Amino acid sequence: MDIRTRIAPSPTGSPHIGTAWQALFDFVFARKNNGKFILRLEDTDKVRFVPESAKQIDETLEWLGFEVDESPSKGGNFGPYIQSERLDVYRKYADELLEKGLAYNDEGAVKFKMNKEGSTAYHDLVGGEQSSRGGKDISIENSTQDDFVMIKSDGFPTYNFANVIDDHLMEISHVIRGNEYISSMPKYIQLYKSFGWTPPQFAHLPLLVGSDRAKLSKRHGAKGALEYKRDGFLKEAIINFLALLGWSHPQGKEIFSLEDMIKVFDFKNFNPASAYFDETKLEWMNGEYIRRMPDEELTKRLQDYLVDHPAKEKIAPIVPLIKERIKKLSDFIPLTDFLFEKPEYDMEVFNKLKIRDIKSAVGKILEKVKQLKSPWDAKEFEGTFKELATELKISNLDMFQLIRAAVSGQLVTPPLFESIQILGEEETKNRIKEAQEFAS
RNA sequence: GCCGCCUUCGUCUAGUGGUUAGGACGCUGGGUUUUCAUCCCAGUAAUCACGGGUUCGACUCCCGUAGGCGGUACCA
Repeated sequence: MDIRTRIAPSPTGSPHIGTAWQALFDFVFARKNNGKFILRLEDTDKVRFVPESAKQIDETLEWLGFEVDESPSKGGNFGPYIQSERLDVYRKYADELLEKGLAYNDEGAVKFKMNKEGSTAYHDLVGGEQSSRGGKDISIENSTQDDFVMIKSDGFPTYNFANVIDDHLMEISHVIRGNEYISSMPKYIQLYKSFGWTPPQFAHLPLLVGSDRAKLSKRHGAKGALEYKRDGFLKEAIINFLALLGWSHPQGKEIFSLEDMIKVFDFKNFNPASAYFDETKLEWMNGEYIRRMPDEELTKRLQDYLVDHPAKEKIAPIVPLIKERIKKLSDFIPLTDFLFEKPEYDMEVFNKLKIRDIKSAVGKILEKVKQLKSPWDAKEFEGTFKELATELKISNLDMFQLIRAAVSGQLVTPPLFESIQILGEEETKNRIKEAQEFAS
């Protein structure tokens, strides 16, 4: 059987990170089995519909590299892939059930007549005894279910009805979704049965929760997936981090690629307990990816990220200096802005150094700098100022921190000599002079 | 209320009856480093929700309880 998975978000806003998380597993499972990954828009809630979201969903999947095989914008043989354009389809199947006497009209809506006898059992691919984790059998009493609306009075189907019709018509082989749908499984199974269809396989994923341990949603602090892009996270880090939420690598790996995950993926490695999204660990992982990235690649990523940066074409030499100092692409700016614009001096910064007479010390530095023969040599530079430190009876540490402050206005910067080289000798002298004037 | 899912360090997790309950993030301390960071080393932290069984032996199996979350919508 061909493997076909689907991500079926409802366009009610920018997709949050939980949607991206589910898409990851749909995508990975499809790719692992040379199957198809499908995007279907479930825009059946006219009230909550947000026009922008379809575009943002595409953008999110594209950013993460989850290439869809069939979708509203891409098309496919089972389309349309947007439910508002399939109203006649749902109507047709609703009529079929009406004819069979399995559904009835009620105040303008069409409702499904649940059989409340017995119970519904199915096998879920996620969870199971700790010892095997081969999935679990779930059974729910049918008496817990009520008749439910299939077609609303506005002519739109409900999720409960449309997802069954579309999953069958689009030949979805594996339904991967959040476990908030487990309780409704009797509805879906009975629907499949009433049409004489074989249900697909089901994998109900654990819930992603917010800091309050409630299901992740906008209200509960869920950030939009694209916000992470804006914040300077790398897609590789996001994917890797998401993969580790509820799922674990069979070899215990912490850092691994999407390709690697596709090779080893198995539902049995899911932990069915809810997981909390800890952004601190994401930041660590993002830093990890940044450090492992070749300089050229990181330069390119930074340039793509820093769209409005005035000097983005000139950042290549800076990249090696900041690579181990940033966790997110956005960290580049505060760390390097002194290289592109004059610093604003603050006496507080200078006062942190154990130097009595800042002004005269800076003056001495300026003199020494003027005497250095061009081009400046790192060893000579270092030697010169160590001597000056001894002469002024201050520590080497304070000496170099003073130079750093004079040149950048800060006490934390990329390596000093390299930064000075990027600034240029003239600019460096100018800044030291300005610092001296400021200290007066 | 009823039904379902879940319960291992603060967080993400490993764990297939016998382990000093392992790893990662975080945090703390130390080393390298002219700042910061990186890197390295060490440490911290889980009476495995609780109570009963079963067993020579239970985090692992069974029963129960509690708690959390989810569902119980013409939301998805």
